[in-house]
Amino acid sequence: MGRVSIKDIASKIGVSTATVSLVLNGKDKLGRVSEQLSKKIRETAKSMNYKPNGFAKALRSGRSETIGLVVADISNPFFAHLAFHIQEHADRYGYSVIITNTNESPKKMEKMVSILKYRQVDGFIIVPTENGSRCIEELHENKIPVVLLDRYFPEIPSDYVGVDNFHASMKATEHLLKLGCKKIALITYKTTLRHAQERRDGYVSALAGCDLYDSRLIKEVNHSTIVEDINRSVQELILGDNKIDGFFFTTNTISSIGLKKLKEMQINVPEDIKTVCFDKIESFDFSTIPFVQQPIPEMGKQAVDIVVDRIRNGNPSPVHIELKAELIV
Amino acid sequence: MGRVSIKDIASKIGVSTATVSLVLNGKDKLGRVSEQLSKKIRETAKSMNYKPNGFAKALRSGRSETIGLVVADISNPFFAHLAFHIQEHADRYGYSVIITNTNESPKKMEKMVSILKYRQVDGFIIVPTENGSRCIEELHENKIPVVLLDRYFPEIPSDYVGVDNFHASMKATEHLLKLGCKKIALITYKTTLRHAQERRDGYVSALAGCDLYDSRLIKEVNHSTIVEDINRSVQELILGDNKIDGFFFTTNTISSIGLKKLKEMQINVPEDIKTVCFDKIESFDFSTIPFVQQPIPEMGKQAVDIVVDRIRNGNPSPVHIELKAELIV
DNA sequence: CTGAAAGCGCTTACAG
DNA sequence: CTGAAAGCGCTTACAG
Repeated sequence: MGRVSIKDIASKIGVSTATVSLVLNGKDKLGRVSEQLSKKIRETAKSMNYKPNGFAKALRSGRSETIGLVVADISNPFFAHLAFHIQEHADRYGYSVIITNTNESPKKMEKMVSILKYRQVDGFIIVPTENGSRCIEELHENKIPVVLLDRYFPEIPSDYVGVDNFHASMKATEHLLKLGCKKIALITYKTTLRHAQERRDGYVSALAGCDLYDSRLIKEVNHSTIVEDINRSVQELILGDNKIDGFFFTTNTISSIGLKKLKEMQINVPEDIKTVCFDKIESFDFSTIPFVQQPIPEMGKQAVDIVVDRIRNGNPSPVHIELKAELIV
Repeated sequence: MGRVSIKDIASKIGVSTATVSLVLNGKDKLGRVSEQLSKKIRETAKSMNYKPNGFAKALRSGRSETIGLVVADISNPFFAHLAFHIQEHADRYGYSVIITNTNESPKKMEKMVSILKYRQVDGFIIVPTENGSRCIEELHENKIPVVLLDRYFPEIPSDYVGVDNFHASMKATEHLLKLGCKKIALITYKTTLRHAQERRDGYVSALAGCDLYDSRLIKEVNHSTIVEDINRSVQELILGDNKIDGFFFTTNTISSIGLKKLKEMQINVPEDIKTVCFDKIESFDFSTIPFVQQPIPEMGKQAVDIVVDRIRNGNPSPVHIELKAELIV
């Protein structure tokens, strides 16, 4: 037995494929098909175990009911959780999700977007890499729905879902101040990505407010040489003249590496030095370390809602959603 | 401008779509199409920025060049890493991967498999849930290539890629013995899944070998009530009459929760009690805790290799691959 | 209320 | 060496 098609159902009952299609797509109301026939078709389809062919549908209708998700690295817990919630939520709308990784490379991002375009995804949810704006603009030019997630390019108006990085970072830094820290170091990525700058700005604002800002306490690290860069930065900061008493790590990865280095140097947290970080690091043992908790399920939900809305209803003016992130102490 | 199709190229050059298709699929050798025309077609396709329509291709050929991946939970680092490597490797073959989650529910597994079937994936890579064998058998009956990953059902012969759980667990337990432990507890899932039993058997064998086996030291926990179950088990074991001096945790999740509980109880690891676990837990601070390291990239690669081979060359007798897992101390 | 027919973009026997 | 044509399974104007 081959696969059951709409034609098989039609010929079995003795009606046209058009009628079957109509019924099976729920377009039989509005005085189209008689209640009786409609029921018969539905029952026959079920009994024959009919499954629609997605490709034929997609080819004909131009829609694939698939969303392309582009993240930096699915094995990073932050993105893995985002992906999880995006899938769960997309599932409710009947959309599948194809997940791809960029490893923070704009080249790879272009490649993945192109693969997903080839797969005819109806829309994109993208965590863009640095220097990846061209790729996003192209999507816009082609009128393909895309919502940026976590990061955005201020120069190109797009739908975006993220958190209020500035205030979250400010709160995080203020927390260290409240604990009595006077010399708070920042370790962040060297990047032009706006969300990273916002985190930095939040830190700067908090410190500038009480005259504790010192640019020498800011260390920027490169994604490609992250371990060495962080190790060197932490070492310099700790062994230098400034008596560092606090650290703000701007991502979970930076946090993990930084804390490890501190441990290696036999610096106890939080006894010798206080720290706070952005995103949870997957370690029960540091559950005592305060961190900025992004509302991951909500971020995923919003991103899906928007992209599905764009797919179905076209592209009005883009929305820029900044959710609140909570400091968990 | 609409999308460029094979027809556009054909009419622009003045040849048939058949010829264009032949050339663009690399079937122009063997004295089919003249070198010159072939070149012209290729160049024109490129200049017109032709992208083949995947759905038309899939509809016509019956192949989607997509692999369906079914895991328990993409936000678990073990599966996230597996997914990452599966994608990277599948990409080399030109296959996309759709990832779905089951949350260890056979119901959800059936649903996901059915969604992926609807998406017409060419083959499956599945980390099956308990009681999920029926679903796998159905795939077999329908001659759809499927390779099981991490877990398998001994009663149904299928392609499978996993690790040698028995010996890995034995080694892990022996490590604790070498450290001088006499009362080693096991915390594992209450499940009929064979790989979990193998881990248990490895533990039992190691202990039985030196007459230290004591069934009261084995605690089984349920997936749905895992935190309470582990907390209770650890507490009972520690506060009971047996002077537990070692723990073997059979998964990363169990490990995390167990270690957390130990910390809560102010038991120091490894001073007061030694532990070893299966899979790495994402915590730099416990880098000192020995763990069984599964060869995740290799597992992903093998699974992809097999499923692609099955898709392309049909289904000979199934292979059962058990890779070695290393104990990292 | 229902059917005949075109067409989405491709591949693949078949004929020349 | 190349083309005309059928057909994959569906949807959707159009006609009745």
